[in-house]
Amino acid sequence: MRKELEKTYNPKGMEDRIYQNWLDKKYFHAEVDKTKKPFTIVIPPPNITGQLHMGHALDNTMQDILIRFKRMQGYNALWQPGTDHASIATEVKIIETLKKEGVSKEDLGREKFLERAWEWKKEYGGRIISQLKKMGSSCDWDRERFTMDEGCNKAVTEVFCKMHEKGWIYKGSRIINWCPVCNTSISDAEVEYEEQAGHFWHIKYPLVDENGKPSTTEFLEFATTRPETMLGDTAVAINPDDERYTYLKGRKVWLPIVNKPIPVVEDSYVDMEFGTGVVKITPAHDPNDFEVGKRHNLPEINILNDNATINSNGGKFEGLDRYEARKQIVKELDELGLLVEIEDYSHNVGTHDRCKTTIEPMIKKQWFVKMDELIKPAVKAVKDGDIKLVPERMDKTYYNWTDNIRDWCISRQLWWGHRIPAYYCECGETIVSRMRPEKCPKCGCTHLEQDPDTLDTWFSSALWPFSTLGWPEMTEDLKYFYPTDVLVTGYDIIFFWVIRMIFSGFENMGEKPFNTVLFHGLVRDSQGRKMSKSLGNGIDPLEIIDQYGADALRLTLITGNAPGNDMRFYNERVEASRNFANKIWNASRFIMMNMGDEEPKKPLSNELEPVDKWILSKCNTLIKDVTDNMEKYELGVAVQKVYDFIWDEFCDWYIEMVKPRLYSDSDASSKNAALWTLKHVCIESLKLLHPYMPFVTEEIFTTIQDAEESIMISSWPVYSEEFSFAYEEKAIETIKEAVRAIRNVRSNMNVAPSRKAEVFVVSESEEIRKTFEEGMLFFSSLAYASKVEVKDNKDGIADDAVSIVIAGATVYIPFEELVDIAQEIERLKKEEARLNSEIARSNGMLSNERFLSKAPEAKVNEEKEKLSKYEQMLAEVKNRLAQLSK
RNA sequence: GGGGUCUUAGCUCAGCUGGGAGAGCAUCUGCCUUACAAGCAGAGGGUCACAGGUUCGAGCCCUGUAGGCCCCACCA
Repeated sequence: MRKELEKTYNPKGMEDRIYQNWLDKKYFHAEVDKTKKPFTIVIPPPNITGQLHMGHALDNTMQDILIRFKRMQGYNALWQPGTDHASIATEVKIIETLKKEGVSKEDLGREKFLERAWEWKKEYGGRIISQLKKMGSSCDWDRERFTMDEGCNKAVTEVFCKMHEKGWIYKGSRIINWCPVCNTSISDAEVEYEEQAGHFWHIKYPLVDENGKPSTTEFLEFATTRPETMLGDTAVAINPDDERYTYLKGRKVWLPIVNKPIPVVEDSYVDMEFGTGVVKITPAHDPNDFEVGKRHNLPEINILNDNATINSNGGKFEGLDRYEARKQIVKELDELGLLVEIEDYSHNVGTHDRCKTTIEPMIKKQWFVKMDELIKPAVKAVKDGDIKLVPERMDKTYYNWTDNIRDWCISRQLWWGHRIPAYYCECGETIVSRMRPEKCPKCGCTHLEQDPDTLDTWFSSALWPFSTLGWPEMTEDLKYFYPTDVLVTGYDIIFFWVIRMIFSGFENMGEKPFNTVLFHGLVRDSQGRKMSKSLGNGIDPLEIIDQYGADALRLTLITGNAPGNDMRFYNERVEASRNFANKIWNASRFIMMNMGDEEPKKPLSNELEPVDKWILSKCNTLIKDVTDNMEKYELGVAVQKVYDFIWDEFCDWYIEMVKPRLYSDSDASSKNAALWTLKHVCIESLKLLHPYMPFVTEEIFTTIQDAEESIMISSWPVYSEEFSFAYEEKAIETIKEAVRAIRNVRSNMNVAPSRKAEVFVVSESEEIRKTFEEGMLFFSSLAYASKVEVKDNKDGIADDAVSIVIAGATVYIPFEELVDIAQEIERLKKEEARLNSEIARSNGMLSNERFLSKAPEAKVNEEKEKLSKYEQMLAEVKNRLAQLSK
C-alpha cells in the first residue's frame, strides 16, 4: 500500500520530524572529496546573545536555498556554521545580569567575570543554533565553530603577531571614540550620528594686551556646541586668508576661567564663511582640532575622566559630569560678561551604536591596524570583478568606505574577547608574542604584564572564512573549500565585516575569501518601519513558524524581493505562502489518489497526448529558466516562476485537462500516460521548489515515490531535448484561449454553468482543425460543452448562435433559447473596435520605413504575422456582424 | 556637502540584456464541480512621479525637477 498524505497540509510536527531525519542521515555533512567540485558558504556567525529575528531568517533562508540548490546540482556543498562571541554585546548583557545581583564587573574580577561569560555562552550560545534549525538550515553542524574557540584564538593571535611584525599593527596615542558608559574605545564604524536639538553658545575671549593681561576692550567672538571643552583649549584658529583678522596674527587671547594666554593660529581648516570665522581649538577632544594641534605643535590637554566627568585639569570643575560642568561654565562665562548669545541649534551628535551614549573624542593610547596598504588588494579585487557584489550598486558603497578609510582602532577596554598578545616589562619594553614570553628580552626580568585590553569583535570575524577551515594550519579543508563561493549578508554590515574579511583574506591567505557577496536588505514591519525592540514592532520568526510553518515563512521572505532591497513583512503574505504549500499538498494528494497502488510506466513518445507533451515542454522550459535565475542569484524571480507554473499551468490547467482520462478505464495507455506525466512533472516541480520549501517538498517527495530517498540528495532537474514539444505547446495554448473565451462569454451573458450547450468550431485551416479535434474533450470538461464538433464551414449552425472569433477559427455556441441579438451585436462591435486598434498599431509600425530597416528581422516578421492574424479575425467579425444584422 | 536608492493597479511589490504593463492581497460577479472554500471560474482597476533627450521603438538608457528613504562626511 502506498503511503498517504494527511487530508490537510499541517506543517506542525512534520517539519521537526523531517529535520531530525536529515540530521540522522548526515545529509548536511560535507567532507573533502576531490572527485566533486566544492561549493562553500560560511554563515555570518550570529551573536551568542542573539535570538532569531527576521533578519536572520531572511539571511539564512537565502543561504539555505543556494546551498540546497548546489547540493542537488552535484556539488560538494558545505555550509559552515558557527557563532560569534560578540565581545561588547555579551559583556554588556553580563554586566546587566550582575547588576541585578548587586555585583559590578570590578567586584568580580577578570577571571571570575570570564567564567560567567563562558557560562553564558554555554547557556545561550546554543539557543540561536536551535532556532536556525527550525528554519530548516542545512548547515554542517558537525563543523560548528565559535569565534573564541581554540582554533579561532590561534588564528587571531597569529594575525595580530604577523601584522605587528610587518608594522601594520601599532600602538599609538591618537584621538579615538570613547564610550563613557561602556568604558571602552570604539571604532569609527561603531559611531552612529544622530540629529539632536542642542545649542550654539556664542562666547568671546578677551585678546591679550601688550602687558600680557586680558584686554577689556578687545574680544574675539566664536561659537561652540560644547562649551565645557574650553577647559582644554590650547589655541584659537583663524583662516590665514581671512582679511578681517590680519591684525590678530601673532597675537594671543586670554582663556577665561582657566586664566592663561593661548595663541591665535592660522589654519586653512577654518571656514571663513561659517560663523565668525574663528574656532576654538581643543586638540584632546575633537578630531579636527587634534589635526590642527598636530600641525601647530599645540599642547593636548585631556580634561575628562573615562566616565566623562571632568578630571584634575579642569580645576574647580573636577569631578563634575560633562553636562553639569557645561552648565556651570556657561553660567560663569555669563557672569564674566563673555557669553554673547545662546542660539538653538540642531546638529549631529556621535553616539555609540550599542548603547546610544554620546561618545566623547579623546586622546588615548590604543592599538591600530594601518589600513593604507592593507586595503589595496581589497579595492582591486572588486574593481577587477574578481569579487562580485550583488547587486552591483554596492560597489559604490564599498569604494565610499575604502576611499576614506582611516586606521582601525582595534583595542577595547573590555574583558570578554581575544586578549591582545602584547606584554609589558617594567623596563618599558613591549613584547608582542604568540606565546607568553618567559622573560623580557631586554632586561631579562620575568615580571611581565599582558595588555589588559581585548580586540574588537570584528577582528576575529574578519578571519572567519579561513579560521573556520583550519587556518593557520594549511589543512585539507582549507585547500579544498577555500576560497568560499558566496557570502550572504545584509548591506548594513558591509563596513564592519565584508570589507574586513576581504582584506584579511588577501593578507593572510593571499586570496579572496569569496567570489560573490549577495546582499539582502532589511525586513521591515507592515508600515515600513525598522523592526526594533524599542518600538516593540518586531515579529518573531518562531511564532510565524509555529503558526504557518517554516516553509511558508521562507517563501514569504524570498518572494517578490530583489537583492539588496528592503521588504515589508505582514501576515497576509505568509498566509498566501501557506496557501501555496496547501495547493501543492492537495495536488500531490490528487495524483497519489489516482495512481492508487499502480506505478505508472514511462510511456513511449507516441503514447503521450498533446496535453501531456504541452506540460512536459512547459516544465522543461521552466527548469531552464529557474536554473538560470538561480545561477544569477535572482531567487525571487526564480521562485515566482515555479509558483506560477505549479498553480496556474499544472493545477489549474493540466490537472483539470487530464481528469476525464483518469476517471475512465477505457483507454489504459492514455491513463498511464497521464499518470506518468502527472507524477513526473510533480516531482520535477518539487525539486525546483525544494531549496525554497524544503519540508513540504520532502514530505510529498518521499510519499509519492513511496521511498526513503530524500529529495535533498536527489538530482537537480536538467533541460532535456526529449521533452521539448513546440507544436503541442502552441496547440494547447490555442485550446486554452478558446476555453477562456467561451467561459468569458458565458460568464458575461450570465449563463449558469449547469446549462450545457453544443459547441461548434469552424476553421478553414487543416492544422487548426486538427488541434481542436485533439482538444475536443476539453470543451466538455472545461467549457461546459454538451457536444463538440469541428467543421470546415458553418453549414447547419443556427444564425443566432453566439460566435467567438479567435485566431484561425470561430467558435459557435447555439443556445436553445434566442440570445439577445442586439447584445450580441454590441459585443462583436466591441471586438471589432479592439481589432481595428490593434491593426492600426501594427500598421503604424510596419509602415514606418525606419522600423523596417532598423529593427531586427524577427521582430518585423513577428509584427507582420500579428497583422495578418488580426486582419483575418477582423474579417470574420465583420462577416458575423453582417449575418446578424440581416 | 558627497553618494546610493525609490516613486508602476486601492495596498505591498516584481518586471532579467529597451520590442505590445505583471503577481499577491483587497474589490465586484457566479460557483461547496468527488485534490484543494487555505479553493474554482470570470471581471473591474495603471498618461509606469514630472519635464526633456537618445532610439524605428523607453517602465527600462541619459539629463534635469519634485517628493520619500538610506549610507557616508561632520561647519567649530
